[in-house]
Amino acid sequence: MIFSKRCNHGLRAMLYLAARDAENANVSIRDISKELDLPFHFLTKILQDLGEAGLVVSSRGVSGGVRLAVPASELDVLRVVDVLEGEGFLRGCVLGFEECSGKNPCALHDQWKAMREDLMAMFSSQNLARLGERPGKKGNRKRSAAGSKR
Amino acid sequence: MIFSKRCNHGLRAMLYLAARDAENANVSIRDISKELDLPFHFLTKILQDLGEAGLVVSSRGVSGGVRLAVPASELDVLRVVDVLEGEGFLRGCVLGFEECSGKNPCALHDQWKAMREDLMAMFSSQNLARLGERPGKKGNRKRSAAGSKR
DNA sequence: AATAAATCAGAGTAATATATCCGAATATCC
DNA sequence: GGATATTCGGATATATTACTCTGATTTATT
Repeated sequence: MIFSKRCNHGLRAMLYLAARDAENANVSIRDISKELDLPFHFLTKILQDLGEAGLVVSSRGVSGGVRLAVPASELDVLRVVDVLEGEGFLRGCVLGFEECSGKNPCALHDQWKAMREDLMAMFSSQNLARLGERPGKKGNRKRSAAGSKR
Repeated sequence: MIFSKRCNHGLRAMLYLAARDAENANVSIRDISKELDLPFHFLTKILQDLGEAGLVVSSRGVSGGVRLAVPASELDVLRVVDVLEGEGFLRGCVLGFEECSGKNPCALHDQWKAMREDLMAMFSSQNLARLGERPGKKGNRKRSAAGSKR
């Protein structure tokens, strides 16, 4: 898995919110957690972070919950990844060097630069509205079992 | 940072070994650790894993150390990443679903599939011999300071 | 044989990521 | 106003990753 659990959970939740964005209603975190089989309390924290970053808004109380802060058509995967993995995830040096630039490149600098741009383009190319239309079949939504590594 | 520390350390060490491969001599882990400013004992474990995977060979005793198990021209970044991150790192579903295939795809399946192939191609396109020729300037080899996230 | 330089193996510690628990605050409904 | 359903905030617990320590084993040199 290339992303952290945190980021995975967050992405799935955002896709789910996008799919239900048309309802224009709050979706309770409990519902998301049940539907996608994600750990409720953890998901709460993740959505709070996405809230602070301005991607979702939340309201408390009896018919409270969360919803996208902006139209799903204006959100993309990259914005979610930037919040949950940190901006250095894609933008940093692939070998982890603090200083890695054209002047002072690591061995993979040039290739990674090109690849990174492709990755960022891909992650921002399609908005959540479009992706939310095809959230995968029901059976596919379940959280994956304990992975092999990482 | 996209890779784990483990993988970063291992990649840097392998690049270093590749650069010194022509000497056809053992390189002590202590030397690698000092030269690249990587934690010695941790690096030892990492190189043991790379040894088990057949990428390096080691010998004990007074002029012992490690060296590449095959010519640097036959090794590439992908092989190192596969060992240190696990093969699922690039090959698994980008959203972390256990079952994600053409029949049962996640929302990002098709795009990720294409991207993943590019990534794998890039990481296997240039061998360590070539990359080792340009290991970055001295000041750039130092281990990066504590990162912002992850 | 003694010494020294190195990896190996396994346990131990520290830090971070992942997840849970609980009480407080807030909003809706009756 | 009381009951209920929700998020919020902070503390705690567990798992994984990152790293350290120590003692054993191996090998070269003298």
